[in-house]
Amino acid sequence: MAQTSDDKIEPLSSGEENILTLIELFYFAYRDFTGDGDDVLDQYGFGRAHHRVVHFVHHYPGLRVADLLNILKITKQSLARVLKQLVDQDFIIQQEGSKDRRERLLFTTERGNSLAKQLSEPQIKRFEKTIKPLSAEEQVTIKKFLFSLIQQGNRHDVITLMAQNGHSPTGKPALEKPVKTRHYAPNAEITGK
Amino acid sequence: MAQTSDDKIEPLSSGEENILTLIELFYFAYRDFTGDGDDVLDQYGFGRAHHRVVHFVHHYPGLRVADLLNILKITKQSLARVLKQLVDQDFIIQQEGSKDRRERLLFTTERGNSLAKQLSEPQIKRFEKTIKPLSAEEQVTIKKFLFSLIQQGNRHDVITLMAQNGHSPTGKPALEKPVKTRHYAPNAEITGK
DNA sequence: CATTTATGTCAGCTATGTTGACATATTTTG
DNA sequence: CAAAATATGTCAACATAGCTGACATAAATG
Repeated sequence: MAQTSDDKIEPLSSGEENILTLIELFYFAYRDFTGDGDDVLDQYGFGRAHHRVVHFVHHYPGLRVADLLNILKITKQSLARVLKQLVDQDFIIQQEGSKDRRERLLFTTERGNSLAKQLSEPQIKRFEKTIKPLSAEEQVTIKKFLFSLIQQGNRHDVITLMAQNGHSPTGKPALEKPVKTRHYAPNAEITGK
Repeated sequence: MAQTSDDKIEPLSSGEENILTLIELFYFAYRDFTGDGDDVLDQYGFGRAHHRVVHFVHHYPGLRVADLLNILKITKQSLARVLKQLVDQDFIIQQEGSKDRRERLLFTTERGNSLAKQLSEPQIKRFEKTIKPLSAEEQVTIKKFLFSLIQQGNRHDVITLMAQNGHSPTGKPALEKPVKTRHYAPNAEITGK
């Protein structure tokens, strides 16, 4: 008999079964989390791809196209379609880089800001409900947990990105004084699929 | 000046900015996590949709089609295409329900088991690396965190599903003695998109 | 027996990803 | 300065995985 009739609390007893539980919870959590913006998106005739683009451009103004590609890990073509719609419909504007005039720095317009806020609202609420009851230590545990799930080779990019807003996903001090509206390390790492 | 030059540890100091950091870490973590199976999938000519189906059928043998639809929150048509390929290529078999002969209970074949194991291996490793260094309390924190991100109306389904394998995502004892190879509550809740 | 349920299926559409090739402007380098 | 590298944009074609709505069958249920 593998288990007694009342296995009580069973706080992650052992092995792969518990990991599988976490993996599935992770899947279910993300499944529901990503649905949060859908009502708003429908009103604008946009999809989740637009959500992601608007989110990152809004939160990291001045992002370059290459940065976005590295964040989303999709191809230029795939981004181009979505980005074009957002630019054409005046949610995002592109501005020539002042140091490097090949660059097209991305910024949200007023409309874009409004959309970004509408989209993030339900997601922020979802996380607030989850996070607020927790102690500071528990919150750090979660931050560490999420960060350590990120692919080794991508962690530096995430750190560098977040440093732009003066944040640090590791708990260590942010790398530098944030230089608002500047892009992050151009260490374009080619990743598959 | 909003912040001093060295904000040191800044353990989720306040407000929405920290929530946004968590949200983005969640996104990056899931982005990399879902890529884990891709190499194996490519070898079989399958996609991530196949991965999800094989995973859940393997972990919850005897799942009904309706259960799978409720887990994945996709339409019958969308599942049908993927499921048909898996059945035709002998990764999954369908078995008439003994109590209710309308049901088609789903099981993985030997091939299906093998594929499921290959697919879960890198994901389990990713989670093991993340989880193993943590204390039991921290692990529980993470379980609670993920569970509470799940939509209220879906939590019961998740509990009922996991109870089949004698697990409980909440830490409370699993609902019932698991009755292997049986489906869970048919409380089909219609959700959008 | 009438209704509901579980499943399957037809036809067509949409969103978002892919590849490979190529063009332009600009910066960097030898 | 000329050549090479870089950042971006774009063309064409295609693949995957979602969606809708309608309809069919078999079995269970009232």
